[in-house]
Amino acid sequence: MDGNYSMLFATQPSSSTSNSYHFMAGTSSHDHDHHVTEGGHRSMSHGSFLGEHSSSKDGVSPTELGESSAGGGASEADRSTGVVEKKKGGKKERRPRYAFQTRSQVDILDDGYRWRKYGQKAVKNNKFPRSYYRCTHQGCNVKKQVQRLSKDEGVVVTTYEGTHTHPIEKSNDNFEHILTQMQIYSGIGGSGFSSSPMFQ
DNA sequence: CGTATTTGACCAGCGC
DNA sequence: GCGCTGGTCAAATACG
Repeated sequence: MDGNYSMLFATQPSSSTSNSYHFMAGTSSHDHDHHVTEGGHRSMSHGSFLGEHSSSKDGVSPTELGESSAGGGASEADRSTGVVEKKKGGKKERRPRYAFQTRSQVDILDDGYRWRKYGQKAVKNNKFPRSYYRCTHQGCNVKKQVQRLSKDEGVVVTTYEGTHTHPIEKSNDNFEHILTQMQIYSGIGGSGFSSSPMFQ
């Protein structure tokens, strides 16, 4: 009903931590059901994943996580013979993670980048599955995952991993277009929100 | 025909 | 050591 959107917004310049979890916290406004307050204490009390996962688990290659592909389904040949490259040689590269908590009915928040869905897994404590997206760009290994709160289906958590190294493909030149999109997502036609590439 | 999405299988890390 | 969970890839499929 309310066309406003709640979204966490808070960037912490603390890049010293290995697992820099930049959490954004910024509420929209007069939301009585403060599910998502800037404090966000209760919002993440669900213990889903925003709070803090257990281990760093930087399984992905710190340098190039796109070409290594030494994660799960390595090629059969690799499996049989063995891995050729090695990851995580002791180097803990920081992978900034930006968590976006948005209030929208659609999980496809168009931020101007092209994302290719590469996986979907069901999350415990959540009846809704989590979608894994990856930026379709050579060299741009930015990942994004979208999860919906089982408690509030209207709340969608988008976690961005990595940083884009290329301009947006979309023609954001057309502000009107963006506005229209925002309107569509904002409440004129439904609820939602379009995040802008403020974090390049 | 090319691209994006779907779905199952697989692997690595962690807990017990 | 085994089992669980989360995360990713890869083949097949759907869609324009």
